[in-house]
Amino acid sequence: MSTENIKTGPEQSIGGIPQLSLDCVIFGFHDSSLKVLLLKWKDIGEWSLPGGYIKQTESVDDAAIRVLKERTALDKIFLRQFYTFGKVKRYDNELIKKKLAHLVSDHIWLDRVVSVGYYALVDYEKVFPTPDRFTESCDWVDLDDVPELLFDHNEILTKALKALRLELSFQPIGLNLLPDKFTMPDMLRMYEAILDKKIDPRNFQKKILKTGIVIRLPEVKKGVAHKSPYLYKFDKKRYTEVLEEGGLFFV
Amino acid sequence: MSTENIKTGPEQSIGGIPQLSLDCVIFGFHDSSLKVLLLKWKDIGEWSLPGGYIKQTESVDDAAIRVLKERTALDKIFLRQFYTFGKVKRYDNELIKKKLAHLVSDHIWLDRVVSVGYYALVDYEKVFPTPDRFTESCDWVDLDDVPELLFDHNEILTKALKALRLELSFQPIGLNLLPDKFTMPDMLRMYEAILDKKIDPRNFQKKILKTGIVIRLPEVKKGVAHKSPYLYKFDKKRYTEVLEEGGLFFV
DNA sequence: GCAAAAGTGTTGACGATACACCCATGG
DNA sequence: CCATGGGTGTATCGTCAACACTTTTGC
Repeated sequence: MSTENIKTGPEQSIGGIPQLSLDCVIFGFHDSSLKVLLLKWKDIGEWSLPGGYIKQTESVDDAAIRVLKERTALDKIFLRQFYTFGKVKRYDNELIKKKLAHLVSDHIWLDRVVSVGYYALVDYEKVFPTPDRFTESCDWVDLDDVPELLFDHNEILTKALKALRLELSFQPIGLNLLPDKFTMPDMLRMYEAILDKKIDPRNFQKKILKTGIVIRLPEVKKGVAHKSPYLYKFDKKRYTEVLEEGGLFFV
Repeated sequence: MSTENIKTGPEQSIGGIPQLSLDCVIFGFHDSSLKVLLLKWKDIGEWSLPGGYIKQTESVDDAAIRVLKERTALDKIFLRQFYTFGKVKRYDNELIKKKLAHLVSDHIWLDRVVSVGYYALVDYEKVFPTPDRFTESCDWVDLDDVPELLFDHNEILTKALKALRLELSFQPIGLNLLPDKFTMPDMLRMYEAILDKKIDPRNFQKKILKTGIVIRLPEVKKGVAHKSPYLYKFDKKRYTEVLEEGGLFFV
């Protein structure tokens, strides 16, 4: 069940597909670690993933785009559907009913709901996190600090991360998680954060440069302590080619 | 929309989740090529994938297992959910309404339906293809001979094949598509069929044997023309280990 | 000047590919 | 006996992993 699937009056039941929702795992990269965008529910202080219902007149993909836009104020987001959660009892309905009684009416929890899971990759710096009417804040949370979430959202998050790792070699991850200009150590640390393991910087640079997916800019990053690193940008055409030719492996 | 989602009376609307269905792409391997199990609809002679609706009391996975069992008479099928098809207009409703008017009533086609796609891998020899009440036959069709299908089932099939190829390195494909005892050329041709490219038999054998996922049996396949090939079986424990350790690549 | 991070090349091992001939069997 | 597919080894190339020191900068 997702935040926005909650119907407070009959008007919303008409607009949406019954018993179907979607949930979004929004990944960002900052400060050498992977972050997820979470919503903190009013009064109870517990967290969940952003989600929503699907209107009769929009595709499930479009619904996900709408939700993403509402929470991040971003257009043109990299979005991938990764799994549909279809268990009969996805979480403890009674517990949720109690926890959220002050916000939503009981009848919501009568029917089981199937939820389509999406993950999104966004440029951390461009996002304006925006809560909805059930939540008091919308914040980036470090992957290592994610608390117990409402509904079955820990499970969804885990599965999203697995999907991200599996597709890492074939999707333009860097292009979507990194800012337009970035340094080689930035990119290295992004891979390290996603794969949760150390990578040799010399081998990494060699490999990346050989593929030709990045272009070194004639500038360095200033204002940082220590030696100034070079800035790079992606060669989008070449990046796409490499991914199609068979991927970019860091096993 | 799927075969079994069709409601012919009000009693069925009660049992299922409205506007949600599932479709199954059942792969088998025989005669050096990949096959799909298709249903031929009564009178019109056109084909579709097997599918079904989801009961309120069963998970989507269980619904897929039920459908699979009905069409193949097999228990314990290897099954993977690969994508959920959520477009508003997945196919030409008017055309379908006309084509199937003699079998199902009009009101079925009013609502858009979202469908969860599964692919299954089965041992060709163990399957007893069984049509349902809307279809006159259930048959294996060579992947290269798949005709234009009803609904958006060509698209679903294409996407299933892509998913199969992507997951080929991490899923126990051979264990599920091949019979219990098989020859090295069988396994080679299975990979060739899935990837649609030639593989060198010497290098293939070397690689497979080195991983230890198969055990050579003290017997050969008799009754075939030419030199009798050795029979192998999978070492299931070792196979699982290898897949978890990082996969079995044939790029 | 010192602490901290950036930048860079070489070597060895392993895995992947290319390649051709003999053998066994059924017809 | 012959046609067909099965079975096998070696040499080469390229790729990946391991590894340490110098440079630059802010403080």
